[in-house]
Amino acid sequence: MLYSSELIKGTLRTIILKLLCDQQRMYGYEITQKVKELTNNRIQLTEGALYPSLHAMESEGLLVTETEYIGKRVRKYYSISKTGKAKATEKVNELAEFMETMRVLLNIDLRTLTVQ
Amino acid sequence: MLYSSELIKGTLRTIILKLLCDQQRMYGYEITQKVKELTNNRIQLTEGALYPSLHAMESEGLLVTETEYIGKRVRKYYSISKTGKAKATEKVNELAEFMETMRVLLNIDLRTLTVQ
DNA sequence: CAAACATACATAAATCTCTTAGGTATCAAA
DNA sequence: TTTGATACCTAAGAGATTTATGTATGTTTG
Repeated sequence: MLYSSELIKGTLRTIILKLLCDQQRMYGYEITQKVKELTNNRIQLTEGALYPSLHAMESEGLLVTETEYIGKRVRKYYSISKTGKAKATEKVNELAEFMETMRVLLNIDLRTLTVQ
Repeated sequence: MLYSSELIKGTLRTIILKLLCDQQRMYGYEITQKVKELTNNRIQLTEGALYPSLHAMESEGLLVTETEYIGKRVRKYYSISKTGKAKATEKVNELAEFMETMRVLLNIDLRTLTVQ
C-alpha cells in the first residue's frame, strides 16, 4: 500500500535532510531506494520531486555535492552542511510536534498501531 | 508557535471529518475555533482553505448542511453523512499509518515528546 | 457613541509542492 | 537484443493552500 501522496507533501525535505544526517553521503537514486526499503515500499519518492528538491537545498547551502564517475556513469553525491544539520534538527522537531498535535487532535492511539 | 503550514496540507479534510464525527454538527467558524482550542493555538485553519473544502465535501455527499439564522446573521451547520463517516475512519487510519511510518523512518522518539 | 474587535459567511489570484510525462544514457541479465 | 535496473534531468499540469479581499452583523471599550 502506498500513501495517498498529499500526506507526503511538506515532508520531502525533512526526509532527505534527516537521511543525510545519518548517512554521511548519498546520491539521489540511492535516497529513493533507501526510503523505499526503510518504509517497506510505503513511501516511494518520485524523481520529479526529489531532484529539484536536492538542487534547491544545494543552492540554499544546506547540501554539498561531489560528482563521481562509476564507469561512464555519473553519480552525484550529496552530503549535509553545518547549516543543513541545523535545519534537519529543526524540521524533524517540527514534524514530531506536528504529529503529536495531530495525534491528540484526532485521538489516535499509537499503542494499537503497528505498521509492518 | 504555529506550524509551517506545508505540514497541514493534506490533513485538512481529515481534521474536519473527524471533528464532525465526534460533534454531531458544527459551523465553519466554530470549526476554526475548536481546532485552535484543541491544539493550543498550534493549528489555525484559514477560512480561504476551510470554506472551499466544506463546500467540496458537501457536493461529494460527505457532509450535509442546514442553514440557520442567529438574529440577522446566517450560520451554516455541517453534519456528517454515513459516507462521510466511513471516509473519516479511512482518512484517520491512513494518517495514523503514515505518521507511524514517518516516526520509524525519522527515528522519532515519542516518549520524550510532550506538546504543551 | 464611535472605533475596534469578534463573529460569520464567501471568492479569487497567486503560490508552493508535487505528479505525470517526457528525455538521455549506461550496464546487466535473459 | 530487448528488458529492466541504474542514474541523471526538466517542464507542464494538477492540487491544496495562502493571501488578499469583500460583505455584514454583533459586542466591547475608551
